[in-house]
Amino acid sequence: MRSMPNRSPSGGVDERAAATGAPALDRLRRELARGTAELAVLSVLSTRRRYGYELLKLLRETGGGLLEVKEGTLYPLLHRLEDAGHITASWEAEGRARPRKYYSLTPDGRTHLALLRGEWTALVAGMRTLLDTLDGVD
Amino acid sequence: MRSMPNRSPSGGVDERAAATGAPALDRLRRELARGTAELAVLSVLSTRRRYGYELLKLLRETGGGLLEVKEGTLYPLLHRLEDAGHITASWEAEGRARPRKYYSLTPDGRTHLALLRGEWTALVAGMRTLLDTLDGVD
DNA sequence: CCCGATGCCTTGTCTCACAAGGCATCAAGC
DNA sequence: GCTTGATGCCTTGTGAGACAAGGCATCGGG
Repeated sequence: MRSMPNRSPSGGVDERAAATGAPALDRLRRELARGTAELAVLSVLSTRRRYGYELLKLLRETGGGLLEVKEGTLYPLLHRLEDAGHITASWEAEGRARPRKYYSLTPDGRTHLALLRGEWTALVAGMRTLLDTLDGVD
Repeated sequence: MRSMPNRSPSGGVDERAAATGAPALDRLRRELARGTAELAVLSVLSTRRRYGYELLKLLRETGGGLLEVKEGTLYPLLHRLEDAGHITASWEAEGRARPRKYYSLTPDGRTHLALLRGEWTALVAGMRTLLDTLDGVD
């Protein structure tokens, strides 16, 4: 793990970090993104099954890197989702010497994802209500 | 506090709660909304100063109730924002026998709000990237 | 006086994110 | 063979914030 290469976020993000102080901005972003991990993971899994490490990389590189999830978060989350019946896990080698643990959505998981998605949309709409009020005053 | 009247959320929300099981849906919504409290509070304060209890009521009634914040959360948050210099607090009676503690945004708080707002917008855009991928497959 | 509404505060508990430590396998280089 | 780095999964202790609930106070009405 410690040998994990440090990857720079995509271009624009670096500039913003420099302007505000990376540690504070990092913390701010992380706090804002709290609560989105489950939706992010489930939505990525909805297109096809993936193994844990693949999910880590994908989430770090997609969506401007703002939906990044760390392994200390991901694996416990995957286990919770598995316990809840939203996903299933299976070890598969796939013509490789070394197996990976693949995760895939269950039908129940697809239902849950649809629900989560609806709630996210509602939340975003609700927040827009507040922010648009601000716009009205300006 | 225990005498606080129980208010039903707006119409549609009740029906959804009945379909899924209110405790589970409540938990889901709360987890999804984690991280939004600060943005919500600051944006409400941006239009004009308000006292704590007023904020509680406003956030419960606005945005479909999805941005509700409880007092155990609000007051510590207000104190944190005050410590950070984003808001100021002042006790005012305003022709009433009983004073209230009003909170208002500082110029620094306005800057912070603008930053938070930008980050929220980016987060929503990032999530849309994932969810649109899902749409593409469907 | 009692009760409910209004208003602010705090504490203990819960939940989840994160850093970091740990283990394992594989492949390349010395 | 040994070492190192990449790949892959897991877990634990810590930190931070949300929440329930308890507490205090004032005011007004019965």
